Amino acid sequence: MTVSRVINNHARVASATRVRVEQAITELGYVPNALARGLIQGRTRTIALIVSDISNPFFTQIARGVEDVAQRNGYAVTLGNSDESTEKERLYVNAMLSNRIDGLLIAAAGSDSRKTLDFISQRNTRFVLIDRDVEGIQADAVVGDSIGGARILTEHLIRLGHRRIGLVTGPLDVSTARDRLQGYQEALRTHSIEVDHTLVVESDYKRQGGFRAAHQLLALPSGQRPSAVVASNNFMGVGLIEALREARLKVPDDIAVVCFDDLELASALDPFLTVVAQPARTFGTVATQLLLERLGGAESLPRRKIVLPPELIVRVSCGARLPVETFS
Amino acid sequence: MTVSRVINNHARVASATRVRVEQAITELGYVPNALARGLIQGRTRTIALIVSDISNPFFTQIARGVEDVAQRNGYAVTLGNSDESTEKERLYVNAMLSNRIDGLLIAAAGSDSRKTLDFISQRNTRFVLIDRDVEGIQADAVVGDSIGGARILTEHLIRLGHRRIGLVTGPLDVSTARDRLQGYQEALRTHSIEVDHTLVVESDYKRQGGFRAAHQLLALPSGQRPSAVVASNNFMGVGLIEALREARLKVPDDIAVVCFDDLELASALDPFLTVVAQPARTFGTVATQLLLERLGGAESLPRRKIVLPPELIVRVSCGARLPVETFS
DNA sequence: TTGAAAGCGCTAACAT
DNA sequence: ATGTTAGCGCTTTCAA
Repeated sequence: MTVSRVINNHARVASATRVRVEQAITELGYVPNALARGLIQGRTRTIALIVSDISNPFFTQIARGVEDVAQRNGYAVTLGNSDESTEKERLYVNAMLSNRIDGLLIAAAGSDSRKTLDFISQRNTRFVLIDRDVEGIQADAVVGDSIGGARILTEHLIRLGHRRIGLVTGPLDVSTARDRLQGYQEALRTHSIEVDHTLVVESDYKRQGGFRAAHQLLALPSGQRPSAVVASNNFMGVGLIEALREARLKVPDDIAVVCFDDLELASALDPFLTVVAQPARTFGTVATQLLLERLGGAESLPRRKIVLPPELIVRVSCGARLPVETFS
Repeated sequence: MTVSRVINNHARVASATRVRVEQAITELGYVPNALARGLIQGRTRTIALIVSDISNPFFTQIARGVEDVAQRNGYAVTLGNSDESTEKERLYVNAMLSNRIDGLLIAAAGSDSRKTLDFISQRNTRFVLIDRDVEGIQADAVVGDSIGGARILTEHLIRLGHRRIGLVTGPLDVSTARDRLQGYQEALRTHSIEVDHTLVVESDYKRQGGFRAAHQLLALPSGQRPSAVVASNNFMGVGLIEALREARLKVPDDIAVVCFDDLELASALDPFLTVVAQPARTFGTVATQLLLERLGGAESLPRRKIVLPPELIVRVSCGARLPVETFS
């Protein structure tokens, strides 16, 4: 009991005893058992983060933001990677609930995630949606303005003179993919350009998906091919560019490409990619704050949905080639 | 007790009872308490992975490999990010030991990690070093051939005619940084090129560090500047290139840059970066296998150190500019 | 200021 | 095939 008091910095311990206990602790290499503590306290001071693609810098930035706020508040973070699979997601959620996490931040893999999320609610574990909203789920959410962002990207291309603009979307059961499609369509309509469904390809937010989508667009009769393409995320943008280059098309000279989500590293090497970036780190910090508020008693507040604004980044540092802006 | 038997698939349960229990489980949304289970069993079927930079694709690839093998063997993985700080590393290790992980995979932040690793040993928790060896630590290790890799990169430049070759190393208390320095020196000596210490800059494996190192090299009197630079990892390579471009130097035309570790995404956009890539995923899978073997009883085997071979990648897909190979 | 008793939810071992 | 007992290591509560 006295040891417990020392570990938890309770006041009522004689300083002589405290010193003796601390000595014994270092001597024996004693490490308190968080399992036992969690078992009796009913909480673990651990929150979990489930992302849909750990290899995407967008999500690792989120992870850093989460880690930061959590640590500052005495919470540990465990990270899971669903790989855009609701099945893997379910497995992670189960394991995490079993480990009695206090709360969860989740970038849901798709609309099928609803069952899983309902289950979490039923178990009375708080969670916050991050990056992706899920219909019918009453939980706080921190997302980007996908509609606005896609509109900005598309209008950027329109302003450069493009009329046949393609779109490679993510899976349409993910909210961001639907919203980006909507923003794209809105931008076209605003400028009286008809939406041509052969120019819209649904893909999977992965590099290989972007690659395949490019082939589908290139297979169109030459007059019907797009002169520019919007990719709904960074990875598909890269895949797209790879495929276009393989086809001996110069980007952006022969065909322009813009994408959602930044590609910091890549852009450092090739600064001719225009993107709509999101403040990923902030997604993480804000979502964690919301979650911690819920855990700290603000349980019955109404659902809060925070929409963070995107930013158009047109990088043209060293003019070795024609930047996309000057494309006619 | 019967519920326990159902959950753990013990044979001795009447199928009628089993069905009734399973029904109750779904009805009540029951989730077994892993804390209680871990407490009594003395193991959690959880392993931990601590990496030094979660935003580096090299480490996320490792994480995927680890996750894969762990999952296949019924283990969960928790991930920690030390950010190249032995302090954060120590905090993570403590939290993880407290949570009674069964084993640990760690890319140690530096030579100061030794105290932490000794502590883990003393607590009788198995661990495997990954990517970075630590002197005086008797644990299995899975690393790349940093000496050989650096030699290959340096010789590549020598073969292209370079004589004044710079090196931006990582922190020299990290084994990979030391080994890459050694490989660089060996290559120069083999070709009778004197090692010029003003051309070797110690940095931190981060992008900003590569950026600063570039400035240091550019500050040399013009005749003493390098005509090519080896970066000891991918992030520093990017920072280097950014700084060089800001200084209006064309890469690779004015100054060549090669680096350790792949930059898949970036290279897709700018395929003129020659790198020595390591099979990151394999680092993860192999290390996890070693760890699981130890956990599965092979406790007293002698220390195993596995060195995975690197691969020189010279990507020149679409010749819009002079590739580095033709640099004279 | 310190200690003793009880119990968190589970499972190993031993009944029945 | 099912149930009982005990105990994992901690903290809450109450007592000394």
